[in-house]
Amino acid sequence: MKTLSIKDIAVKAGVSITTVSFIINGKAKEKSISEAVIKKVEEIIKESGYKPNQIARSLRTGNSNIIGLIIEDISNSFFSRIARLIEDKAYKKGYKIIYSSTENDVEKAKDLINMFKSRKVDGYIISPTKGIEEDINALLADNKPVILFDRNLSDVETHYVGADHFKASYKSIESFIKDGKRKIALVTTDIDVEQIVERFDGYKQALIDHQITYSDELVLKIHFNQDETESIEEMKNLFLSKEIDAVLFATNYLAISGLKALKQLNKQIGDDFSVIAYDDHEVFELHTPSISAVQQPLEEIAETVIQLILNQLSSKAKAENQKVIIPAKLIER
Amino acid sequence: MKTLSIKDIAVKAGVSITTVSFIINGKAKEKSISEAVIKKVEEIIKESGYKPNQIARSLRTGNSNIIGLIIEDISNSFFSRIARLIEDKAYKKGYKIIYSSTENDVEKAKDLINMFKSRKVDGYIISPTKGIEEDINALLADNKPVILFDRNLSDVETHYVGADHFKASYKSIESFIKDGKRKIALVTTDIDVEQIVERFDGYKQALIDHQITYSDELVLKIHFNQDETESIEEMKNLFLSKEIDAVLFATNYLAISGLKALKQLNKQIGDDFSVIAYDDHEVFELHTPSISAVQQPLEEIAETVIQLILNQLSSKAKAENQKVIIPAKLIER
DNA sequence: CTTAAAACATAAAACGTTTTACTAATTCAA
DNA sequence: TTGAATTAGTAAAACGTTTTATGTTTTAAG
Repeated sequence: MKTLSIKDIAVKAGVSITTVSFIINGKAKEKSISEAVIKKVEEIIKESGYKPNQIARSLRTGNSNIIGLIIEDISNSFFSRIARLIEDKAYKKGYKIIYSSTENDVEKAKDLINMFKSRKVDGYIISPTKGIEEDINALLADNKPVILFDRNLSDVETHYVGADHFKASYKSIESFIKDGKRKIALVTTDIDVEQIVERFDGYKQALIDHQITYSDELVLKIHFNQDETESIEEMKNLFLSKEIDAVLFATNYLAISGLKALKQLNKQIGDDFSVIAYDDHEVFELHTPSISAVQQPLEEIAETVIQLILNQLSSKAKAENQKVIIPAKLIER
Repeated sequence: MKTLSIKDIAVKAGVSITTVSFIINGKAKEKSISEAVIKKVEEIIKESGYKPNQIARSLRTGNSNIIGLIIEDISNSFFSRIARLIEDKAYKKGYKIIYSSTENDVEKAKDLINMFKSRKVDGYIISPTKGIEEDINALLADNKPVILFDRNLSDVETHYVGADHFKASYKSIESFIKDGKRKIALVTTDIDVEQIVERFDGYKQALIDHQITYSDELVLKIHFNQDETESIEEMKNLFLSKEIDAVLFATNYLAISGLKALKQLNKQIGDDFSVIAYDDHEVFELHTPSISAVQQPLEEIAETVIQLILNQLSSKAKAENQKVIIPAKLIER
């Protein structure tokens, strides 16, 4: 059964293709098509189940009603939750989302941008890797809306939505200090992206502001994409070698590995050893004892992102670039 | 800066559009284009950064090199992990994946299928909801490859890949019984999909085979999409009202809610109260005490799914429908 | 009646490819 | 020297829409 085209509808209705097209696109009134014809055509469309070929439509109009979402890793719960929220909200406005993971691989990221570009997506939502500044700038030059989220790219002039990583990190450390901790470690990753750097800076600044000397030895940078068992070993070393009394994990997956390490060491979390994780996760709530975490306002981030991109899409005019920084919450457990 | 078209390349190279197209598509040899021309055109393409417009390509050829993946909920870790694996494997074969969540909403599922259809995706990977049998059959009639996974649809004749839910559930209950448990509860959902039914059947059969009378009162069916706090209350009731000594949770998110309920009740998991969760999750490994779980072989499922769909895509011939049932593993912790 | 304006409708170009069918030039065997 | 076969390349149709420019018919005013 061949799929129907607009032509079939036109023939069946005894009108021209143009007329059918106008009706489909709600321009019937404007183009003064008679009520009778409108009714007839609509009926035929309904009963035949005709659906316009979006590919042809895209080819002609140059847009697609699709927004491309590029994230680091869909299997990370922070991203999958955000993705779900964004998808939801976009869907309600008639936009579809297609998403794909970069795995923090610059080449793959570029590939994805190209793929989205050649599929003519209308706009881009990206949690960027370093190294794709040029590609993003090319999109902007091409007048495509781009919203960055989670991490900013300083060489790119566009909208950005993210949590206040510096402050969240700073506050976490401060809360340790209030509890009398002094040997505070940071476990972070070695990927050079802004939000990770900010978390590091927050850590450092909080120490300095409270007259605690910063020491490189208390900071463990885990290789991105490194095997988890290896990461766990490195953390065990850190936890054993120094008399650490608190540790901030800069991402949720690092915190999870850290908890595994502690479990293997049989080291209890409690009064003399505190932990805070960055990005909340079900694990932390259920853990015994439960684990404090920095909670990013996912809902709010998603909402803002969607808002910004829809604005861009509806108004041709290029709005002022906005950098929206949303406070994160420290959930003390 | 207008984006380049094949015509621009043709003009720049002083050859026809046809020639450029042949070269792009690797048909240069076959169509006897001279080495010199090939080299020249390739050079121009490279230095100009020309990328073919996939929309136009799709319109002409009727396919897209895109596989549509339809799942229940991308924020569920089972699905997001599977999605990541499938994406990965497809990517290596030159296929892109676009995915979207149905949220178990029949209308949304149909919508998605339509969207994918009008975007001319080459094949479909679907974890289906009941109620979309017709739509899937329409795809099949249209000669599109469809692979179902996680849950089968008995009214649809196509490939299926999933874990052996019946047996996994059966074994879980058996392991309880071996440990001397007799009052064994099941917490499941009320959505009527095959894999949930199988888990229920496995539970029931195991009881019967071991001369334990089945009782409706020990089975709690949680409303899908119901607020978590309410689910937790219902579970608390169950746990309090009967002298239950073991419970199997039919999905990982139910298990997580269940753990929260237990925590609120201050009920310890241990010798006199055992728990098994269906679908593993980081929470279970880290929980104190750690929680046994049925682990579906994600990697294997993803691999099989991709294998099947790629086979379908490359060979025009319709292969015999395969139902691949992969054993699941009970991780005893 | 005439005719300008309004109402209704359409033909055809364009979007950027792939592919079929064709032409022109060269080679080669007899 | 012919003409068949091979080599090298191209024109134009087709994919299914949207949209511009244009053409008819009807209405209403004078």
